[in-house]
Amino acid sequence: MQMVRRVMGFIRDQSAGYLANHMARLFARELQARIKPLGLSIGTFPALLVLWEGDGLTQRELIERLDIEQPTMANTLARMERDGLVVRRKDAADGRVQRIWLTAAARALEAAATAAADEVNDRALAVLSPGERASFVDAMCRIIAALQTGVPDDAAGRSP
Amino acid sequence: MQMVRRVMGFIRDQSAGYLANHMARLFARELQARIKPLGLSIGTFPALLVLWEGDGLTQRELIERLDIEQPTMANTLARMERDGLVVRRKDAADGRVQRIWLTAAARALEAAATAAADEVNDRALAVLSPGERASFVDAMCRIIAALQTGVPDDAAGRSP
DNA sequence: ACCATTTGCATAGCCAGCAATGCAATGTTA
DNA sequence: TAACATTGCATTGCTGGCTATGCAAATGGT
Repeated sequence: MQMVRRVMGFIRDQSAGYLANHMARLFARELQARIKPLGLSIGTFPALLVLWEGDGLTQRELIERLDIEQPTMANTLARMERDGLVVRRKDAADGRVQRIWLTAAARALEAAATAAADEVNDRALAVLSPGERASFVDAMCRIIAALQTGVPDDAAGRSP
Repeated sequence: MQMVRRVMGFIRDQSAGYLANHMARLFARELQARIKPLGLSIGTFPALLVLWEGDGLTQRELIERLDIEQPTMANTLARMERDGLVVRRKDAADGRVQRIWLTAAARALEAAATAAADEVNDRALAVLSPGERASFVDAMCRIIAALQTGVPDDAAGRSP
């Protein structure tokens, strides 16, 4: 029968949403510092992870794997093309789609970049025991799944 | 004796940093949907939480409490002033500092806004048991502390 | 065959975060 | 007290996230 509403004020330092934002910013700062020497920035990282597994994907396939909105991905790909990480080529069969191909330069960065990400994760998770790490990652996965589902068209004032 | 380096590739869906970023984006999407009807956006939220506890703070005091860089806060405060949430007044004793004061409009939003944030947190954490919730929040706090400490000037190539 | 719909991507414009820099007000020190 | 250092904030310019919108290519229904 827990007291959901506290009498006085919202406790910022115990709010999951606030902590999630803060933690994500710190992860980003840390990764950015480590991949900047490689000429990479954090926004390109998720796209590269997918493309290193296999390129020639369409923009739509990328955004489905990454849960990123389409204009964000279009913008990111434009920067990646500008920076010589990918090239976009028209699909022969469908005139609408642009298939994304890694450049040799991008392929060459895989080992160093993933090593940098491993280092950041290791540094962050070092404060947890191995068991805690597993349940922490599992909890994030479950929360992500929970926040992705539902809210088909609700939750934002349905009647004027 | 765990294998820290996997033989083939980086597993995105088990990377703490990737999951933290994804989770934070989902929290933000959800909160944004709920506070948009109030005329608020997520960037102002942390500042408001601090100011609702007591205003008249300087910009520097705000950024220390929130771990936000100074130009980000200056920009956020400019939007908040534009939107009638705060006013900035020069400190009498020190000609450099601007003290931040909430408007009546901003004060009036506290209950509705914190209720919205509570709803988001409750929805996200509903997939965890009470015990899991506590350890999850604790883990985030510990990781935040770990990523904040150290790295005084290191980790990004110390010699040219 | 035609028109409407759907699909894939690009663009515009905003918010939020950052580093780098500028500058005025205050402190400090020789 | 004059020169220097520090502090507090603003500005510039970038990345990265979003919504809203536009548009061309493909698809479907009739």
